[in-house]
Amino acid sequence: MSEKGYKGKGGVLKALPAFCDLRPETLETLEKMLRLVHYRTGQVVSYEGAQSDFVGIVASGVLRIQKTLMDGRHPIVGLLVEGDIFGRIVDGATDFAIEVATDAHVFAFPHEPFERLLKRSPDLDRAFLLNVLNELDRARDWMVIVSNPKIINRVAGFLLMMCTRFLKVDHLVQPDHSGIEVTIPVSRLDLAQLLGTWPESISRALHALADVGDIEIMAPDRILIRNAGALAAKAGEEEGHSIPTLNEMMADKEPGR
Amino acid sequence: MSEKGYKGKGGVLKALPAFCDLRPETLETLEKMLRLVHYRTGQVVSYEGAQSDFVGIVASGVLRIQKTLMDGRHPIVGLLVEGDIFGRIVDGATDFAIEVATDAHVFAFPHEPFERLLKRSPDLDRAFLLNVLNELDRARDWMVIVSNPKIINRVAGFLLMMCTRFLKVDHLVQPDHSGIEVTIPVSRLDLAQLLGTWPESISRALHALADVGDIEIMAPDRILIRNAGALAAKAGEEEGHSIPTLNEMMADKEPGR
DNA sequence: CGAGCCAGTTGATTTTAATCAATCGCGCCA
DNA sequence: TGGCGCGATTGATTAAAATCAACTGGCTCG
Repeated sequence: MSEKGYKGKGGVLKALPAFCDLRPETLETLEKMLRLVHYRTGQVVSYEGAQSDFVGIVASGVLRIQKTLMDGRHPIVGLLVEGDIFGRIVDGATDFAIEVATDAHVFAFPHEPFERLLKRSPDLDRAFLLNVLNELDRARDWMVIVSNPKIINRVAGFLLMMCTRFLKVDHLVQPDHSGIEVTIPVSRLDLAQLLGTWPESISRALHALADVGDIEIMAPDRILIRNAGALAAKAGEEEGHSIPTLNEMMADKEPGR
Repeated sequence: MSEKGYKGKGGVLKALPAFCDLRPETLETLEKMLRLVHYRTGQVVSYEGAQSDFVGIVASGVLRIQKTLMDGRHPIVGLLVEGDIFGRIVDGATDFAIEVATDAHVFAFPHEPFERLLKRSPDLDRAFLLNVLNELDRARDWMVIVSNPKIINRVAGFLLMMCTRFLKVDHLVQPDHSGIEVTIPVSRLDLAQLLGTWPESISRALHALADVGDIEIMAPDRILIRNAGALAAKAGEEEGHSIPTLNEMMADKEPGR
């Protein structure tokens, strides 16, 4: 991992949703203690069971939260993208490792100063708590997807999750004249382990969805969603809100390019 | 739901792991605002998408955290037992419902006073954050179990999870001369939806585990674990720590009855 | 006290997914 | 530029799980 001092040019943190409501003083202190760290695909950011020595916010790229099991599986329990906070503060070790899915930049805050700031800045404390609460809801959203008995339904749910959750990350989700193009930032094997199956089944499920016209496979890792409604029906859509929501969200993004 | 005022006899909260480190003043304030609420099996504590008007701690019984989908499934994403905190503070609504699995008592703290106390009591704030962080790790533990491709392995993981996570709840986990007896606090259908399958498959998996002698089915909802090691191997045991840990934990409990 | 109900289980059958094996396509490096 | 290696896909086969249906035993309620 390459690391270098980072002189906050003011506002790098302000742009992150998690921190946008912080007081200027808090932001300034944060920017002073921050270091920009660069990781390459495949690197381990934080080991399972290890005490991490910093709190990080993803500036770019994608990280995997995962566990390593003795049967050789390494299930992924979440993905971290731009703006996501990670690193178990407060009491140290967590039982999950963090590894790099695609080259990433991370704003790193050393554990000690961050903790101190957290204790004397109610606004940061609140933002951090809010972030963890959101993260908890998201973890449970993953569970809803994975608890789907059929693989094809899990894949449908996954693709929708990519749309809604990673909408904010430009290069991962692109609205298009004919649909929404999402980039899958992990390998087939990783995706399989995330969805509780094997790469072959993922491949077959994707191609089955393509056969009925719900999606189009532009490349193994680039999927064009043609019929979000059909996907939602397969994923087992939530009661209440529906696909119009997704369309509205997409409308906010500049189409094309 | 029945509700009654609760005059803290001092120390009811002190006994809860989540709150045991709080300052006496904080505990006292908490006990003053607390109400003891009783729920019956099947009742809804908090609706999906609804703003909950209180923060609760489970005093007894078991609650389900779940979602309702349009295809009729209602996946369970977590269980709440004695000492677990729930209720989305801070910014309101969460997308999960909370329903009662077995008759439960809950200490309820009205939203407003709790929030105020949270803001001026760093110890409570810290305890609450810690609790949410733990809850996040547990949610991810569930995912690891559910992401297991084979049902029998998921069931094995579930049983172990019951042992380790619900050890603190006497009536749910009982060490025994010949093994560990766990009580499954949800119906087969619920369990199936939690593990991403159907009741028939759960039944078959349990009886398959019984056939090889890993467990003994005392009653549909009472399982005697005879070979935790074998279960762990099937569940895909984590690298590093192993079953001895579980045995040590069990040793702390008074055996029998 | 007996009928009916319901959760759980078991059985038979079909569908789906895991598994093993082979091929394809693309980027990399010699 | 021509292998080489790796990830993804496809095919064939076996194993597992979903599905449909029937049965059981405990419990409730009339």
